[in-house]
Amino acid sequence: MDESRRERKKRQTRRLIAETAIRLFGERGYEQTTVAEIAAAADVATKTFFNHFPSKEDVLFTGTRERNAVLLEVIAGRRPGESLPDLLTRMYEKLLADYRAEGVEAEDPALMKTYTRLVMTVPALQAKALYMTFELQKEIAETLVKVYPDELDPVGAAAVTGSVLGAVQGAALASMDLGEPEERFWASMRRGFDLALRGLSR
Amino acid sequence: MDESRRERKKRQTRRLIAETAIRLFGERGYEQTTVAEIAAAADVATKTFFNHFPSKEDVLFTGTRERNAVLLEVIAGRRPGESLPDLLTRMYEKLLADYRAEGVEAEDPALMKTYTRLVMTVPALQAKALYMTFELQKEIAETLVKVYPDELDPVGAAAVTGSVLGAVQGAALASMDLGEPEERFWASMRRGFDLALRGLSR
DNA sequence: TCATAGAACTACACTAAGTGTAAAAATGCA
DNA sequence: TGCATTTTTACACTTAGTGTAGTTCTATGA
Repeated sequence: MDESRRERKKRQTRRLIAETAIRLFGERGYEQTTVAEIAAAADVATKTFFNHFPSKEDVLFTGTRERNAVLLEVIAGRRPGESLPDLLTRMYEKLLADYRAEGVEAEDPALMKTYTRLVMTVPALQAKALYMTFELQKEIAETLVKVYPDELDPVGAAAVTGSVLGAVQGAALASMDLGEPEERFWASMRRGFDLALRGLSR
Repeated sequence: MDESRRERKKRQTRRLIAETAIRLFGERGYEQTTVAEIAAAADVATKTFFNHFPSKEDVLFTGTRERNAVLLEVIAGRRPGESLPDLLTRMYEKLLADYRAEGVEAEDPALMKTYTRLVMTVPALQAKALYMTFELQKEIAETLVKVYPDELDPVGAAAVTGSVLGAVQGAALASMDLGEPEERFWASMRRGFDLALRGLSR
Protein backbone atom coordinates (compact mmCIF):
# COMPACT_ATOMS: atom_id res chain seq x y z
CA MET A 1 0.00 0.00 0.00
CA ASP A 2 1.36 3.39 -0.95
CA GLU A 3 -0.49 5.18 1.81
CA SER A 4 -0.14 4.27 5.44
CA ARG A 5 -3.08 4.09 7.78
CA ARG A 6 -1.76 7.19 9.52
CA GLU A 7 -1.70 9.20 6.30
CA ARG A 8 -5.08 7.84 5.32
CA LYS A 9 -6.69 8.86 8.59
CA LYS A 10 -5.12 12.25 8.44
CA ARG A 11 -6.50 12.81 4.97
CA GLN A 12 -9.89 11.58 6.13
CA THR A 13 -9.96 13.99 9.02
CA ARG A 14 -8.90 16.81 6.75
CA ARG A 15 -11.57 15.97 4.24
CA LEU A 16 -14.21 15.58 6.89
CA ILE A 17 -13.43 19.02 8.26
CA ALA A 18 -13.46 20.62 4.82
CA GLU A 19 -16.76 19.07 3.79
CA THR A 20 -18.38 19.86 7.11
CA ALA A 21 -17.20 23.43 6.74
CA ILE A 22 -18.66 23.91 3.26
CA ARG A 23 -21.92 22.34 4.36
CA LEU A 24 -22.23 24.61 7.39
CA PHE A 25 -21.16 27.67 5.42
CA GLY A 26 -23.85 26.85 2.93
CA GLU A 27 -26.49 26.45 5.61
CA ARG A 28 -25.68 29.37 7.90
CA GLY A 29 -23.40 31.60 5.88
CA TYR A 30 -19.65 32.01 6.10
CA GLU A 31 -19.37 34.73 8.76
CA GLN A 32 -22.17 33.24 10.81
CA THR A 33 -20.35 29.93 11.12
CA THR A 34 -17.56 29.73 13.69
CA VAL A 35 -14.57 27.45 13.46
CA ALA A 36 -15.61 26.02 16.82
CA GLU A 37 -18.95 25.02 15.33
CA ILE A 38 -17.29 23.36 12.36
CA ALA A 39 -14.96 21.45 14.64
CA ALA A 40 -17.84 20.38 16.87
CA ALA A 41 -19.89 19.21 13.87
CA ALA A 42 -16.90 17.22 12.60
CA ASP A 43 -16.30 15.98 16.15
CA VAL A 44 -12.72 17.16 16.43
CA ALA A 45 -10.98 19.70 18.64
CA THR A 46 -10.94 23.29 17.42
CA LYS A 47 -7.18 23.14 17.35
CA THR A 48 -7.33 20.22 14.96
CA PHE A 49 -9.00 22.50 12.45
CA PHE A 50 -6.04 24.86 12.63
CA ASN A 51 -3.61 21.98 12.49
CA HIS A 52 -4.95 21.21 9.04
CA PHE A 53 -5.78 24.71 7.79
CA PRO A 54 -3.86 27.86 8.66
CA SER A 55 -7.01 29.97 8.65
CA LYS A 56 -10.78 29.75 8.40
CA GLU A 57 -10.69 30.77 4.74
CA ASP A 58 -8.13 28.17 3.79
CA VAL A 59 -10.55 25.33 4.35
CA LEU A 60 -12.18 26.38 1.08
CA PHE A 61 -9.00 26.53 -0.97
CA THR A 62 -7.49 23.13 -0.40
CA GLY A 63 -6.57 22.04 -3.90
CA THR A 64 -5.70 25.44 -5.30
CA ARG A 65 -1.95 25.28 -4.85
CA GLU A 66 -1.78 21.94 -6.61
CA ARG A 67 -3.96 23.13 -9.46
CA ASN A 68 -1.79 26.21 -9.88
CA ALA A 69 1.33 24.06 -9.92
CA VAL A 70 -0.05 22.20 -12.92
CA LEU A 71 -0.40 25.45 -14.85
CA LEU A 72 3.15 26.41 -13.99
CA GLU A 73 4.35 23.08 -15.33
CA VAL A 74 2.76 23.85 -18.66
CA ILE A 75 4.68 27.12 -18.84
CA ALA A 76 7.91 25.55 -17.68
CA GLY A 77 7.47 22.87 -20.33
CA ARG A 78 7.56 25.24 -23.27
CA ARG A 79 8.17 23.25 -26.40
CA PRO A 80 11.13 24.14 -28.60
CA GLY A 81 10.25 27.11 -30.77
CA GLU A 82 6.77 27.42 -29.31
CA SER A 83 5.46 30.97 -29.55
CA LEU A 84 4.22 32.90 -26.53
CA PRO A 85 0.58 32.97 -27.70
CA ASP A 86 0.71 29.23 -28.37
CA LEU A 87 2.16 28.49 -24.97
CA LEU A 88 -0.38 30.69 -23.21
CA THR A 89 -3.14 29.01 -25.16
CA ARG A 90 -1.90 25.64 -23.99
CA MET A 91 -1.93 26.91 -20.42
CA TYR A 92 -5.44 28.22 -20.88
CA GLU A 93 -6.64 24.88 -22.27
CA LYS A 94 -5.15 23.17 -19.26
CA LEU A 95 -6.88 25.61 -16.93
CA LEU A 96 -10.15 24.91 -18.66
CA ALA A 97 -9.66 21.15 -18.59
CA ASP A 98 -8.90 21.20 -14.87
CA TYR A 99 -11.88 23.39 -14.20
CA ARG A 100 -14.27 21.10 -16.04
CA ALA A 101 -12.73 17.97 -14.58
CA GLU A 102 -13.19 19.39 -11.11
CA GLY A 103 -16.87 19.88 -11.80
CA VAL A 104 -17.22 16.30 -12.98
CA GLU A 105 -15.12 14.52 -10.37
CA ALA A 106 -16.89 16.35 -7.59
CA GLU A 107 -18.77 13.67 -5.71
CA ASP A 108 -21.33 16.20 -4.57
CA PRO A 109 -22.34 18.74 -7.22
CA ALA A 110 -24.44 20.63 -4.68
CA LEU A 111 -21.38 21.27 -2.52
CA MET A 112 -19.58 22.48 -5.63
CA LYS A 113 -22.28 25.02 -6.31
CA THR A 114 -22.33 26.18 -2.73
CA TYR A 115 -18.58 26.57 -2.92
CA THR A 116 -18.77 28.73 -6.03
CA ARG A 117 -21.47 30.91 -4.56
CA LEU A 118 -19.47 31.43 -1.38
CA VAL A 119 -16.26 32.40 -3.13
CA MET A 120 -18.13 34.77 -5.39
CA THR A 121 -20.08 36.57 -2.68
CA VAL A 122 -18.11 36.60 0.58
CA PRO A 123 -15.60 39.48 0.64
CA ALA A 124 -13.04 37.65 2.77
CA LEU A 125 -13.09 34.72 0.35
CA GLN A 126 -12.95 36.91 -2.72
CA ALA A 127 -9.90 38.67 -1.29
CA LYS A 128 -8.26 35.35 -0.57
CA ALA A 129 -8.97 34.08 -4.07
CA LEU A 130 -7.61 37.25 -5.60
CA TYR A 131 -4.49 37.00 -3.50
CA MET A 132 -3.85 33.45 -4.63
CA THR A 133 -4.38 34.37 -8.26
CA PHE A 134 -1.96 37.20 -7.71
CA GLU A 135 0.68 34.83 -6.39
CA LEU A 136 0.12 32.51 -9.31
CA GLN A 137 0.55 35.48 -11.63
CA LYS A 138 3.93 36.29 -10.17
CA GLU A 139 5.08 32.71 -10.53
CA ILE A 140 3.87 32.47 -14.10
CA ALA A 141 5.64 35.71 -15.01
CA GLU A 142 8.82 34.47 -13.39
CA THR A 143 8.67 31.22 -15.30
CA LEU A 144 7.91 33.00 -18.55
CA VAL A 145 11.10 35.02 -18.22
CA LYS A 146 13.00 31.74 -17.85
CA VAL A 147 11.54 30.08 -20.92
CA TYR A 148 11.68 33.21 -23.09
CA PRO A 149 15.02 34.64 -21.94
CA ASP A 150 15.58 36.55 -25.16
CA GLU A 151 12.05 37.81 -25.76
CA LEU A 152 10.75 38.70 -22.31
CA ASP A 153 12.03 40.80 -19.42
CA PRO A 154 10.39 40.72 -15.96
CA VAL A 155 8.23 43.77 -16.61
CA GLY A 156 7.01 42.55 -19.97
CA ALA A 157 6.28 39.08 -18.62
CA ALA A 158 4.35 40.50 -15.68
CA ALA A 159 2.35 42.75 -17.99
CA VAL A 160 1.46 39.88 -20.30
CA THR A 161 0.49 37.61 -17.43
CA GLY A 162 -1.53 40.29 -15.70
CA SER A 163 -3.32 41.17 -18.89
CA VAL A 164 -4.26 37.59 -19.73
CA LEU A 165 -5.29 36.48 -16.26
CA GLY A 166 -7.04 39.77 -15.63
CA ALA A 167 -9.09 39.48 -18.79
CA VAL A 168 -10.02 35.84 -18.20
CA GLN A 169 -10.93 36.50 -14.59
CA GLY A 170 -12.93 39.58 -15.45
CA ALA A 171 -14.87 37.83 -18.16
CA ALA A 172 -15.52 34.78 -16.01
CA LEU A 173 -16.82 36.79 -13.10
CA ALA A 174 -18.99 38.96 -15.31
CA SER A 175 -20.47 35.85 -16.87
CA MET A 176 -21.23 34.38 -13.47
CA ASP A 177 -22.76 37.65 -12.35
CA LEU A 178 -25.06 37.48 -15.34
CA GLY A 179 -25.98 33.95 -14.40
CA GLU A 180 -24.98 32.64 -17.81
CA PRO A 181 -25.44 28.90 -18.30
CA GLU A 182 -22.48 26.52 -18.36
CA GLU A 183 -21.73 26.67 -22.07
CA ARG A 184 -21.96 30.43 -22.39
CA PHE A 185 -19.73 30.70 -19.38
CA TRP A 186 -16.94 28.84 -21.14
CA ALA A 187 -17.47 30.97 -24.22
CA SER A 188 -17.20 34.15 -22.18
CA MET A 189 -13.97 33.03 -20.57
CA ARG A 190 -12.62 32.28 -24.01
CA ARG A 191 -13.59 35.75 -25.18
CA GLY A 192 -11.58 37.26 -22.35
CA PHE A 193 -8.59 35.14 -23.18
CA ASP A 194 -8.73 35.95 -26.89
CA LEU A 195 -9.07 39.63 -26.20
CA ALA A 196 -5.93 39.72 -24.10
CA LEU A 197 -4.03 37.53 -26.50
CA ARG A 198 -4.67 39.91 -29.36
CA GLY A 199 -2.44 42.43 -27.64
CA LEU A 200 0.47 40.02 -27.96
CA SER A 201 0.27 38.93 -31.57
CA ARG A 202 1.12 42.47 -32.67
CA MET B 1 -15.63 78.59 7.70
CA ASP B 2 -16.66 75.64 5.60
CA GLU B 3 -15.57 73.13 8.22
CA SER B 4 -16.89 73.16 11.74
CA ARG B 5 -14.64 72.66 14.72
CA ARG B 6 -16.28 69.31 15.29
CA GLU B 7 -15.46 68.13 11.80
CA ARG B 8 -11.98 69.52 12.05
CA LYS B 9 -11.24 67.71 15.29
CA LYS B 10 -12.64 64.50 13.94
CA ARG B 11 -10.41 64.75 10.91
CA GLN B 12 -7.44 65.53 13.15
CA THR B 13 -8.05 62.48 15.28
CA ARG B 14 -8.46 60.33 12.22
CA ARG B 15 -5.27 61.67 10.71
CA LEU B 16 -3.38 61.29 13.96
CA ILE B 17 -4.40 57.65 14.22
CA ALA B 18 -3.48 56.94 10.61
CA GLU B 19 -0.06 58.55 10.84
CA THR B 20 0.71 56.93 14.17
CA ALA B 21 -0.26 53.61 12.67
CA ILE B 22 2.03 53.94 9.64
CA ARG B 23 4.88 55.06 11.87
CA LEU B 24 4.49 52.14 14.24
CA PHE B 25 4.00 49.66 11.40
CA GLY B 26 7.22 50.97 9.90
CA GLU B 27 9.10 50.60 13.17
CA ARG B 28 7.81 47.25 14.41
CA GLY B 29 6.17 45.68 11.41
CA TYR B 30 2.48 45.32 10.60
CA GLU B 31 1.61 42.10 12.38
CA GLN B 32 3.79 42.95 15.37
CA THR B 33 1.86 46.15 16.00
CA THR B 34 -1.49 45.82 17.76
CA VAL B 35 -4.38 48.21 17.35
CA ALA B 36 -4.25 48.76 21.10
CA GLU B 37 -0.66 49.97 20.77
CA ILE B 38 -1.57 52.34 17.96
CA ALA B 39 -4.45 53.73 20.00
CA ALA B 40 -2.26 54.15 23.05
CA ALA B 41 0.46 55.91 21.03
CA ALA B 42 -2.16 58.23 19.55
CA ASP B 43 -3.68 58.64 23.03
CA VAL B 44 -7.19 57.55 22.12
CA ALA B 45 -9.34 54.62 23.17
CA THR B 46 -8.99 51.42 21.18
CA LYS B 47 -12.62 51.72 20.23
CA THR B 48 -11.96 55.13 18.70
CA PHE B 49 -9.65 53.43 16.20
CA PHE B 50 -12.49 51.20 15.08
CA ASN B 51 -14.90 54.12 15.04
CA HIS B 52 -12.75 55.66 12.33
CA PHE B 53 -11.56 52.53 10.53
CA PRO B 54 -13.56 49.34 10.13
CA SER B 55 -10.45 47.18 10.36
CA LYS B 56 -6.75 47.32 11.11
CA GLU B 57 -5.90 47.21 7.41
CA ASP B 58 -8.21 50.06 6.51
CA VAL B 59 -6.07 52.58 8.32
CA LEU B 60 -3.65 52.30 5.41
CA PHE B 61 -6.23 52.77 2.66
CA THR B 62 -7.91 55.98 3.65
CA GLY B 63 -8.00 57.92 0.39
CA THR B 64 -8.41 54.97 -1.95
CA ARG B 65 -12.16 55.15 -2.40
CA GLU B 66 -11.99 58.83 -3.29
CA ARG B 67 -9.15 58.26 -5.74
CA ASN B 68 -11.06 55.46 -7.40
CA ALA B 69 -14.13 57.64 -7.66
CA VAL B 70 -12.12 60.13 -9.69
CA LEU B 71 -11.21 57.44 -12.21
CA LEU B 72 -14.84 56.41 -12.50
CA GLU B 73 -15.77 59.99 -13.25
CA VAL B 74 -13.40 60.02 -16.16
CA ILE B 75 -15.10 56.96 -17.61
CA ALA B 76 -18.58 58.29 -16.93
CA GLY B 77 -17.58 61.52 -18.64
CA ARG B 78 -16.88 59.94 -21.99
CA ARG B 79 -16.78 62.67 -24.61
CA PRO B 80 -19.08 62.43 -27.62
CA GLY B 81 -17.60 60.06 -30.15
CA GLU B 82 -14.57 59.28 -28.01
CA SER B 83 -13.14 55.86 -28.78
CA LEU B 84 -12.62 53.21 -26.10
CA PRO B 85 -8.80 53.33 -26.32
CA ASP B 86 -8.87 57.12 -26.08
CA LEU B 87 -11.13 57.05 -23.05
CA LEU B 88 -9.04 54.40 -21.32
CA THR B 89 -5.94 56.43 -22.07
CA ARG B 90 -7.52 59.45 -20.44
CA MET B 91 -8.31 57.35 -17.40
CA TYR B 92 -4.77 56.08 -17.30
CA GLU B 93 -3.37 59.61 -17.50
CA LYS B 94 -5.60 60.57 -14.62
CA LEU B 95 -4.43 57.59 -12.61
CA LEU B 96 -0.85 58.59 -13.26
CA ALA B 97 -1.45 62.23 -12.39
CA ASP B 98 -3.10 61.30 -9.10
CA TYR B 99 -0.32 58.90 -8.27
CA ARG B 100 2.39 61.49 -8.86
CA ALA B 101 0.46 64.24 -7.09
CA GLU B 102 0.08 62.00 -4.07
CA GLY B 103 3.83 61.56 -3.92
CA VAL B 104 4.36 65.30 -4.10
CA GLU B 105 1.65 66.45 -1.72
CA ALA B 106 2.76 63.94 0.88
CA GLU B 107 4.06 66.03 3.75
CA ASP B 108 6.32 63.22 4.83
CA PRO B 109 8.02 61.33 1.97
CA ALA B 110 9.49 58.83 4.41
CA LEU B 111 6.01 57.78 5.54
CA MET B 112 5.04 57.45 1.90
CA LYS B 113 7.90 55.07 1.30
CA THR B 114 7.10 53.06 4.39
CA TYR B 115 3.53 52.86 3.20
CA THR B 116 4.54 51.54 -0.21
CA ARG B 117 6.86 48.95 1.31
CA LEU B 118 4.15 47.75 3.67
CA VAL B 119 1.49 47.36 1.01
CA MET B 120 3.93 45.52 -1.22
CA THR B 121 5.20 43.06 1.35
CA VAL B 122 2.49 42.31 3.93
CA PRO B 123 0.13 39.59 2.68
CA ALA B 124 -2.94 40.95 4.48
CA LEU B 125 -2.37 44.36 2.93
CA GLN B 126 -1.68 42.98 -0.53
CA ALA B 127 -4.92 41.04 -0.35
CA LYS B 128 -6.81 44.15 0.73
CA ALA B 129 -5.28 46.20 -2.07
CA LEU B 130 -6.14 43.53 -4.62
CA TYR B 131 -9.68 43.38 -3.36
CA MET B 132 -10.13 47.11 -3.71
CA THR B 133 -8.69 47.08 -7.21
CA PHE B 134 -11.10 44.27 -7.97
CA GLU B 135 -14.05 46.33 -6.81
CA LEU B 136 -12.85 49.27 -8.85
CA GLN B 137 -12.62 46.96 -11.84
CA LYS B 138 -16.22 45.93 -11.51
CA GLU B 139 -17.37 49.53 -11.26
CA ILE B 140 -15.32 50.60 -14.25
CA ALA B 141 -16.70 47.73 -16.32
CA GLU B 142 -20.22 48.62 -15.28
CA THR B 143 -19.72 52.26 -16.25
CA LEU B 144 -18.14 51.29 -19.55
CA VAL B 145 -21.24 49.36 -20.50
CA LYS B 146 -23.27 52.49 -19.82
CA VAL B 147 -21.15 54.81 -21.95
CA TYR B 148 -20.69 52.30 -24.80
CA PRO B 149 -24.15 50.74 -24.86
CA ASP B 150 -23.84 49.69 -28.49
CA GLU B 151 -20.25 48.49 -28.50
CA LEU B 152 -19.79 46.74 -25.14
CA ASP B 153 -21.67 44.06 -23.27
CA PRO B 154 -20.93 43.22 -19.60
CA VAL B 155 -18.57 40.37 -20.42
CA GLY B 156 -16.62 42.36 -22.99
CA ALA B 157 -16.35 45.36 -20.70
CA ALA B 158 -15.15 43.20 -17.80
CA ALA B 159 -12.57 41.52 -20.03
CA VAL B 160 -11.24 44.85 -21.28
CA THR B 161 -11.07 46.32 -17.81
CA GLY B 162 -9.45 43.25 -16.31
CA SER B 163 -6.91 43.11 -19.10
CA VAL B 164 -5.90 46.76 -18.77
CA LEU B 165 -5.80 46.96 -14.99
CA GLY B 166 -4.14 43.55 -14.78
CA ALA B 167 -1.39 44.55 -17.18
CA VAL B 168 -0.75 47.89 -15.50
CA GLN B 169 -0.74 46.34 -12.07
CA GLY B 170 1.50 43.50 -13.13
CA ALA B 171 4.01 45.81 -14.77
CA ALA B 172 4.01 48.22 -11.85
CA LEU B 173 4.63 45.51 -9.29
CA ALA B 174 7.35 43.88 -11.36
CA SER B 175 9.06 47.23 -11.70
CA MET B 176 8.91 47.80 -7.96
CA ASP B 177 10.22 44.32 -7.32
CA LEU B 178 13.18 45.14 -9.54
CA GLY B 179 13.72 48.30 -7.56
CA GLU B 180 13.56 50.42 -10.69
CA PRO B 181 14.01 54.16 -10.13
CA GLU B 182 11.06 56.57 -10.33
CA GLU B 183 11.27 57.37 -14.03
CA ARG B 184 11.69 53.79 -15.21
CA PHE B 185 8.80 52.85 -12.98
CA TRP B 186 6.47 55.18 -14.86
CA ALA B 187 7.79 53.85 -18.15
CA SER B 188 7.14 50.28 -17.06
CA MET B 189 3.57 51.07 -16.08
CA ARG B 190 3.08 52.68 -19.45
CA ARG B 191 4.43 49.58 -21.16
CA GLY B 192 1.84 47.49 -19.36
CA PHE B 193 -0.93 49.83 -20.36
CA ASP B 194 0.13 49.95 -24.00
CA LEU B 195 0.40 46.20 -24.17
CA ALA B 196 -3.16 45.69 -22.99
CA LEU B 197 -4.47 48.46 -25.17
CA ARG B 198 -3.08 46.84 -28.29
CA GLY B 199 -5.59 44.04 -27.84
CA LEU B 200 -8.39 46.54 -28.27
CA SER B 201 -7.34 48.49 -31.34
CA ARG B 202 -8.02 45.51 -33.55
C1' DT C 1 -25.21 83.12 28.86
C1' DC C 2 -27.77 79.12 29.39
C1' DA C 3 -30.15 74.86 27.91
C1' DT C 4 -30.37 71.19 25.08
C1' DA C 5 -29.71 68.00 21.17
C1' DG C 6 -26.48 65.48 18.84
C1' DA C 7 -21.89 63.92 17.71
C1' DA C 8 -17.46 62.01 19.09
C1' DC C 9 -15.01 59.64 22.43
C1' DT C 10 -14.43 56.32 26.26
C1' DA C 11 -14.96 52.30 29.42
C1' DC C 12 -16.27 47.80 29.58
C1' DA C 13 -17.87 43.39 28.53
C1' DC C 14 -18.04 40.16 25.02
C1' DT C 15 -17.25 36.96 20.74
C1' DA C 16 -14.23 34.65 17.66
C1' DA C 17 -9.77 33.81 15.10
C1' DG C 18 -5.51 32.12 15.76
C1' DT C 19 -1.02 30.57 18.51
C1' DG C 20 1.85 27.93 21.82
C1' DT C 21 2.51 24.15 24.81
C1' DA C 22 2.26 20.02 26.96
C1' DA C 23 -0.13 15.87 27.53
C1' DA C 24 -2.84 11.98 25.64
C1' DA C 25 -4.03 8.86 22.00
C1' DA C 26 -3.05 6.46 17.81
C1' DT C 27 0.16 4.52 14.70
C1' DG C 28 4.60 2.47 12.82
C1' DC C 29 8.19 -0.53 13.63
C1' DA C 30 11.52 -3.49 15.85
C1' DT D 1 5.44 -6.26 23.67
C1' DG D 2 8.02 -1.91 23.93
C1' DC D 3 9.45 2.43 22.04
C1' DA D 4 9.55 6.39 18.85
C1' DT D 5 6.80 9.32 16.02
C1' DT D 6 2.72 11.56 14.56
C1' DT D 7 -1.78 13.25 15.32
C1' DT D 8 -5.14 14.90 18.23
C1' DT D 9 -6.61 17.15 22.33
C1' DA D 10 -7.13 20.34 26.38
C1' DC D 11 -6.02 24.64 27.97
C1' DA D 12 -4.33 29.12 28.47
C1' DC D 13 -3.42 33.10 25.98
C1' DT D 14 -3.30 37.23 22.57
C1' DT D 15 -5.57 40.12 19.36
C1' DA D 16 -9.22 41.81 16.08
C1' DG D 17 -13.55 43.44 16.11
C1' DT D 18 -18.62 44.39 18.03
C1' DG D 19 -22.27 46.21 21.10
C1' DT D 20 -23.76 49.17 24.64
C1' DA D 21 -24.15 52.58 27.73
C1' DG D 22 -22.24 56.54 29.64
C1' DT D 23 -19.33 60.86 29.34
C1' DT D 24 -17.49 64.86 27.17
C1' DC D 25 -17.49 68.20 23.65
C1' DT D 26 -19.70 71.10 20.09
C1' DA D 27 -23.44 73.46 17.61
C1' DT D 28 -27.46 76.09 17.96
C1' DG D 29 -31.42 78.50 19.39
C1' DA D 30 -33.72 81.09 23.16
